[in-house]
Amino acid sequence: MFVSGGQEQRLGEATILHADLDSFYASVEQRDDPSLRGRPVIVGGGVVLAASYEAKAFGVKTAMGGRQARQLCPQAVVVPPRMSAYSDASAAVFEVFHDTSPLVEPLSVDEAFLEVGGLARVSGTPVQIAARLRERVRVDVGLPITVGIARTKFLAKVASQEAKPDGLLLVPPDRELAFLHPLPVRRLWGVGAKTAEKLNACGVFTVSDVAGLTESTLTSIVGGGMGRQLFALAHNVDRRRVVTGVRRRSVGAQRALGRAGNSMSDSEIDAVVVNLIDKITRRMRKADRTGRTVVLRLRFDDFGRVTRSHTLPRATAATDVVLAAARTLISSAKPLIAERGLTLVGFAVSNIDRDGAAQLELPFPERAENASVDRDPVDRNAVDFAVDEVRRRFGNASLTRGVLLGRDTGLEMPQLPD
DNA sequence: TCTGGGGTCCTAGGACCC
DNA sequence: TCTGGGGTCCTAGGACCC
Repeated sequence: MFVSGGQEQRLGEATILHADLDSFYASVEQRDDPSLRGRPVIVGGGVVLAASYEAKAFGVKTAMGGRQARQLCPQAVVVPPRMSAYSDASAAVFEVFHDTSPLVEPLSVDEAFLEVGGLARVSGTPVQIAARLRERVRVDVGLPITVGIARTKFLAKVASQEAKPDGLLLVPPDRELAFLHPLPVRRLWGVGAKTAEKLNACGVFTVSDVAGLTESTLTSIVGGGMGRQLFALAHNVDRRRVVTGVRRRSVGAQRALGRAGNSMSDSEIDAVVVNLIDKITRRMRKADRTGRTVVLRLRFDDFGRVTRSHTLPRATAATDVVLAAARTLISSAKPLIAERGLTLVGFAVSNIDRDGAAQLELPFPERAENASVDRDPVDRNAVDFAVDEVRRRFGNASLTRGVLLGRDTGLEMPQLPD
């Protein structure tokens, strides 16, 4: 693909796949219970976690209140969620993804980007690869999946939205603007209800309308960061690559308490806190992650929300350390809870794997002593700092293995000279 | 409409340091 | 009395996504 004008400039080819399972939870339910097939299915009780396409036809939507959903579609079968079945199904689908391409970027349990450029010789064109992927997910896992194919992540994602359910859609590089411009602003990444409202109020309804604005006009409507992002997307600029190995940035858990939360005693609330922190730190240890910042999330009777956070001196996954921070946070929020009524409590641990201090212990068996390097807080990579510091102090004579914060760094450290 | 349970990213002010 | 610039960290809130 070349543009005219003398110089040969590659436009790029459509090699990014966005694969997205259709009504994921509801599809798993229909797969596992044949009597649900072809019928409207709602997963979840209080709110709709997922609705089958038969239910969506009645106006049922994800995140809708359960009561409203039942009014719209009284004949729907409502089933409780079976999270472990969904995570098994997700794992099976991701196996197919990883079989399809070495470059898989997960977005959530039910969607991912796949880069399939460079697989032409082995696997064929992107459309052929996508068709085979859909077939394998259907046959091997038993679930419908939609795939969008385009030159950029954004276009691939929009393509899969347009192709749902159970579809396949390619956006050819020379048709991108024709595809993009008629779309409503809501389709732009990052535009939700609030931002769409702001844009609509300024007479901006489609991507084409957005593209007609200057960047500074856009920025004055939606703010700096968002303005630049929307300007780029509306002009079809999206340079993000498909990347693997993206680390989780926080681990959290929450519990909705309903009206019962209002009348809970301190010790009942504490039991919930202990439970949540235990769940979180267990998951962190299993994933071999530590975190430094403990965040408390509260929701009140009026559905107002607040967060409170505390950052620890060291990253940890120890239940007692995180729990102590959690208890401090919640006791500082007691007046708020008493005043506004508690309906949800949650915690998250963020600042994952970011140690706040470099504390390097070096064993020197020949001298029967340890050298210790300490700095708190550290504002760059703790290991790098520690290595530099040890080099500065002890020179670069010979190397041994260093341990940082009780964990083997796997790095060679300078050894104390004789 | 009366609301689950995960997450991500951005912004903005104040503290603090050089 | 007047008065810089740059950078990071922490905290809180908001919007958005699936």
